[in-house]
Amino acid sequence: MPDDGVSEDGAISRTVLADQVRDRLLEAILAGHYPPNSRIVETRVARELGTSQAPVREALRGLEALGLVEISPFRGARVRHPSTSELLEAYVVRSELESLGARLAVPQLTEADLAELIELGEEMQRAARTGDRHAVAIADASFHARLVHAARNSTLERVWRALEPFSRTYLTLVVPGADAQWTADIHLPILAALRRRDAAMVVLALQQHFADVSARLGEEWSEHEPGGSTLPTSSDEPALRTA
Amino acid sequence: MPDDGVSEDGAISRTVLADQVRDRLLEAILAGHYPPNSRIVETRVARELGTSQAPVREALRGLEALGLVEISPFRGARVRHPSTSELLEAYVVRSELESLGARLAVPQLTEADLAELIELGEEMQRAARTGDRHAVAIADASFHARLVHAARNSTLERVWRALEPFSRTYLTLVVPGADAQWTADIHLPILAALRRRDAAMVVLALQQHFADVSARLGEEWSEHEPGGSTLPTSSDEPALRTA
DNA sequence: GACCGACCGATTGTCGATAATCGATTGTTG
DNA sequence: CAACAATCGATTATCGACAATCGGTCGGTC
Repeated sequence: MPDDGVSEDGAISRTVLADQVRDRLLEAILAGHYPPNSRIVETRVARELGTSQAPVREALRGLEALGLVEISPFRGARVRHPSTSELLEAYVVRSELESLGARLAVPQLTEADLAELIELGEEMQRAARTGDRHAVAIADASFHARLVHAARNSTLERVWRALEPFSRTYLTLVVPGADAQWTADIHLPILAALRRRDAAMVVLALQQHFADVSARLGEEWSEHEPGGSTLPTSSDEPALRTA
Repeated sequence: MPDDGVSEDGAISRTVLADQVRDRLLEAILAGHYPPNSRIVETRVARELGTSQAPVREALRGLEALGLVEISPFRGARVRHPSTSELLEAYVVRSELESLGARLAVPQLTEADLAELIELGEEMQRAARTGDRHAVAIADASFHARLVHAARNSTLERVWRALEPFSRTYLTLVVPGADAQWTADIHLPILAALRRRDAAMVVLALQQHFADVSARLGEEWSEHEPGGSTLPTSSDEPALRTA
């Protein structure tokens, strides 16, 4: 989940204007108010939000770090419009990072960790049955975040966090057709493997999960954007094992 | 290599004060002028460099993105002082990312790519023989960067870039004892595997490489910082294989 | 003497204004 | 008519000043 201003220990600060502006812009981009490839003019946003240029500027740098906008000197910020192939690229990397996370996490998984993961899985199922896609997406994100967190590798978590909003944000935009139940169900094998504390199986299940999503993305892609060159076909070689 | 302001197409821009400040600060941190855990005061730096507060502020955000400083609201920036265990964590992640890079790169490696990698390896050897540790470090960084670049996955490259200066910077500070020849030699198996275009062997060689470096780090660690709890013992289980 | 709340200096966050740069347009020249 | 230079509006980058906030200190209270 993107930073809510509520850090892990529960302390709140959130009086920093730049962060509020960042969240507003993020919402706006997500809501499609700023279409892909459109410019975001610092001074205009500042006027609209009733602030000065400085917080907007800083907010945009934050969004750049999240990969949502692209900034070039003296030319301003544009909403990034990642191609589907770029999303697939990102997914390959995310898959790898979460696999590493799983390998590190499983051997040291506490009962509490496991319970929380299972609970999130069940929440996904409940939300799916009521057709609440938004709730499914939230639980989905929390599930993966929780898994990575359980690896207890702060660097991994940092890197993964930098990648996750990017892929998640655009996935929901690009793959609106993915129905809730499908999303929830593809997590079941992962949960089953987690229950057994079988790291290798968790990794396999994860990679299958990402392969499924990538395949779904790939369908959209071949329909709308024909003629790409080198796409990493992670679904052809699902395990990508190292030895 | 960290961005020189010279983008890939050779065009230069570099009239952005904030970037210059960022590089100055980076050098200063590297040179130990700002010791770990020390504060960096925006207004003071601004005075010293003869600029305003704004570019310094932006520079610090850039350094935060690189993981070199830590910023908290209203409390300013501190030079991060990653523990050795944190460096080991980072190395686990880096190893995984570069392994992925190798898997993606090898099947599509051009002759030019290969030649460049070999040349960098030889340059490392030349520099090692003359004992020029700085040159070895540069060639080392270029070699890994080149390898990741050859994967032609912009997301991977972005993530890796965000991780690399962090580990490299502090490695040179923490492991000054590593002699040049050793550094150069541990790349030979990687090069040999690359020549054969054997992806699996490249991955193994890479993981051996990172395991070696981690082991070296681990020695330092056990000497200076006893009593850590859960450290990812990547040297005990060098391959971290998935199945 | 320990705890608690009001000040204080130092520093960050924000503001409004100005300088620098970009892209396009216009006018000029061969 | 094509290529090029000068100019212009729009926007970013930087500046200097001000307000908000932090950590610590000092005095007061029980």
